[in-house]
Amino acid sequence: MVHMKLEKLAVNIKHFRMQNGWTQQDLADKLAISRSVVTKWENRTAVPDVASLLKIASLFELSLDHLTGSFAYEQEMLKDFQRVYGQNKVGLDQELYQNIDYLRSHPKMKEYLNRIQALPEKKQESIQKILEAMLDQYEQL
Amino acid sequence: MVHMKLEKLAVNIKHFRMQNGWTQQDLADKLAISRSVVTKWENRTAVPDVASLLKIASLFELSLDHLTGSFAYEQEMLKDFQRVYGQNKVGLDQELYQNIDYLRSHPKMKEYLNRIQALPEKKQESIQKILEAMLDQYEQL
DNA sequence: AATTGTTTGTTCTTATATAGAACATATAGT
DNA sequence: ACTATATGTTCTATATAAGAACAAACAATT
Repeated sequence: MVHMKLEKLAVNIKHFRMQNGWTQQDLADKLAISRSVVTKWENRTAVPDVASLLKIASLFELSLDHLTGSFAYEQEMLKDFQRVYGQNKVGLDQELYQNIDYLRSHPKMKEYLNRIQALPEKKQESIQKILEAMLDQYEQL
Repeated sequence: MVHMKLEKLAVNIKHFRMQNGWTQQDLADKLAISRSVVTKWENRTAVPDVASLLKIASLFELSLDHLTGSFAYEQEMLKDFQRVYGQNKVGLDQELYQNIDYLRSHPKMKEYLNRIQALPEKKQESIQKILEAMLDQYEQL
């Protein structure tokens, strides 16, 4: 089974590949592997081994942490964030940072969150219930 | 086959394990794997898969780049700071800041967001669609 | 709209490399 | 020297990734 944290790797490989204007074939060629493997990496039906991971990061000129989406310097950024937003010194945890990053990269979700915020508390609660049910189901599949 | 660049990984695993005063067994337990695997990692007769790599880094509280000895990350970090904070003076827009506040005061929503993040992109999209439909409706009432 | 070419996704098989267990060898403390 | 603890090695089975061939989108051109 694929580790939770590997979720972002697949997305990132695809993202950076496309950002470079490469096809899966292009990337496969550069890595000297077959194209279908790249497809699988991107669709989370396979996970590259560490050696490939290093090559990919090198090709994209990325740190491993960027490539995998596990930002080593989260804490540093968190500190900086706290410095900038002095009013909120406490309570910013690591998880929250991930939320921030997620919202930044998923503007739609950000929009929905905003709209939820704007709703009255009761409606929010009912949305939460539905969300929970949905998630329970999706996580099963 | 072991990639050249993986040389340091083995050494580092051992180094940080010992720095923590852990035996191979300790580390194996924490990773829920057998001890002999750790031995092999450290002696370069095997290479951990990416999921394990992430776990190890997390256990040692290290960046992947540190763990693997590929320190390209300072440059990346700089880039990222510019990306996040360079856009305007404060970097994170006010809206996002409100989102953060909201998530902090609504831990359930935060939880759901985390769980959504963990889902594959396609499922996320389908959740988004449902969310959108729901919001459209709730906002009417 | 049909056709071609391109890109991406899937299925199946094979091969390989890892995990784990058992065994073997250190290393340390008494 | 003798345990106990820690590490290293060998062997086998298994899991999983790689590749090939096939299939399906998708785009562009006529």
